[in-house]
Amino acid sequence: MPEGHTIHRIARDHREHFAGQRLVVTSPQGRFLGGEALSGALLEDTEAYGKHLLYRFEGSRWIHIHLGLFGKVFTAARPEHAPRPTVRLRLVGINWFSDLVGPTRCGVIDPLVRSELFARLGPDPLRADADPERAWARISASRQPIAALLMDQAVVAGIGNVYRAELLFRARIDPYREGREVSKSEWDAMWHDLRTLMRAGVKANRIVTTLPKHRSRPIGRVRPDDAVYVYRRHRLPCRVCGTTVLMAELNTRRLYWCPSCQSR
DNA sequence: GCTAAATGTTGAT
DNA sequence: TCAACCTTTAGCT
Repeated sequence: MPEGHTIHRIARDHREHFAGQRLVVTSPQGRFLGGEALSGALLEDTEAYGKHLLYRFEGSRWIHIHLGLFGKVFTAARPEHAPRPTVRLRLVGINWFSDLVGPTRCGVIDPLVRSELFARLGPDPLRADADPERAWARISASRQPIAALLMDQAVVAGIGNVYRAELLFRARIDPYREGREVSKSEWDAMWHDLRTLMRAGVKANRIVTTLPKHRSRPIGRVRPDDAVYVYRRHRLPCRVCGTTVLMAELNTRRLYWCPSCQSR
């Protein structure tokens, strides 16, 4: 489930449950044994930037995690149960523990690596320090399709395949429109909408994009689990106009859009 | 029990 | 452009 909202939610929860504590750090799976050197160290704070999750320990050492496509974090109140064999990292605090499974990245980094990492990420709509003009500079100068630009973490950090499809639908922009054909006012509106959607995602801990917005009105009955407009809804009727939702592959990822609602 | 697919990224060809 | 990596689950047989 990992788009930016998931990572920010984990960072927030883990700050609450673990920050200020000395943690027991283990790797039941055995593939993060280096991390066990941090066991007993004080966790000072947690941080999310795009889809990257960081734990800052005393001594300027960070655990850096990227969930990739399948990674998951389970957090629960102690006492902890025996870990599944695939648990890469287990953190145990005073009252809570957490298991990390299936990450694409889990390592210990220093301040230099952290700053290099952040330097290659675009603005993150969930961070207070985000500057949407940086993204606009890239988009407005590019002949790439806007759908490709939005998935590029160097342009905007934290968007994944669901938010991309849904953001473009709500903006009524065809995914193949070139970046330089997107107007400044369209980008400003998209950024604003993205912040709204992703903040709602952190709060609900899931992606819901069928929120009311002046231009979109649901048609027919909306079942309770109908949380999105177009993502994975190809061959089904568009919720707004009834036209069949399309699907295509772009840069190895699936793209979903309504050819009537979204214009070139 | 097997296969495909999934909200992702990196590194080699 | 392609393969590799990481794990779980749904949907077959």
